[in-house]
Amino acid sequence: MRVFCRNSEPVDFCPVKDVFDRIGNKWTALIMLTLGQAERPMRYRQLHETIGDISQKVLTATLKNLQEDGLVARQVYPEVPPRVDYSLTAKGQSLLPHLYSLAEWANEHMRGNN
Amino acid sequence: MRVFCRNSEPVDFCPVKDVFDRIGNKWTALIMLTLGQAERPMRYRQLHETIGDISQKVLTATLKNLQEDGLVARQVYPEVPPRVDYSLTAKGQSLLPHLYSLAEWANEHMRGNN
DNA sequence: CGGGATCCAACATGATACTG
DNA sequence: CAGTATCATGTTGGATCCCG
Repeated sequence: MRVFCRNSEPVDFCPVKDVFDRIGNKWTALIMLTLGQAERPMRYRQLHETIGDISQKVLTATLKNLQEDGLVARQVYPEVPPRVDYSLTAKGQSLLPHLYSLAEWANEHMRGNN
Repeated sequence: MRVFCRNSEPVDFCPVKDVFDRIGNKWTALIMLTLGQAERPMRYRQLHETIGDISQKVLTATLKNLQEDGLVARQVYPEVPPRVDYSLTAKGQSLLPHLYSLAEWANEHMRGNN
C-alpha cells in the first residue's frame, strides 16, 4: 500500500502529508505523549503546568483540534468552579507508539545538532 | 528512557518536540519518502516533478535543511548544464521506517476526516 | 477554573523574475 | 539545470485582558 503520493496520479489523500498537517505543529505530539503517559485523565490546568511553556490560547486550540480529529476526549463536569478532563481516545492511543518511536529515533540521532 | 519532557525538570533537549520541529513542516517527510523509494539518487528536477506542487524556493530550502541535519546527501557534478543528485544518508534511511509507520497509521485512521 | 476575544510578531509558504 | 532574489500572503504562536 502506498502511503505517500505522486504528482502523476492526482490523489485526494496523501497520508504522510496529511498526518503531518495535523500533528506536525509545535505542541500536538507533546500533548498526546503527556496525556498518554498519565494513568488518569488530566485537567486543563494540570496539562498546562506539565507542558509548561505553551500559551493558554494555543493549548486550548490544540486540544480542540485533537478533539475534532477524534484523538482526544473532552469531559466537562458541571461544577463550580468548572472542571474539564482530557484523555486520549482509543484512536489517540493507537497513534502513541508511532510518536514514541519517532521520539526514540530523535533521542538516538538528533542529540547535539539542534 | 524518557523521550518527551516535562516543565518541572528543565531540559536542553526534548526529542518529540525537536524532531517535529525539524521534519514536521509541510514537505520534509514527503521528500524523504520520495527519495527513500527511489533506487538511485534523484536529480533536483526529477524530485521537483515527482513531488509536484512544491515551489522551487521551498524545495531548495527544505533540501538544504535536510542536508544540514545529515539526512540527505547532495552531490554536485561539475557539468554544463549543472547536475545535482540527492539521496538519503544512512541516518536518513534510519528515519524512513518511522515515517512509513506514521503514514500507514494515517492511511488507516485518517481517511475521510481531512 | 477553563476558557474566549483581540492584537501582534514571527515564520512558513508561494509567485514571479532572473542567473551562472 | 539548478538554483537565487524579491516580494506578497497566509498561518502559527504568543501576550494580554476579559468573562461565566
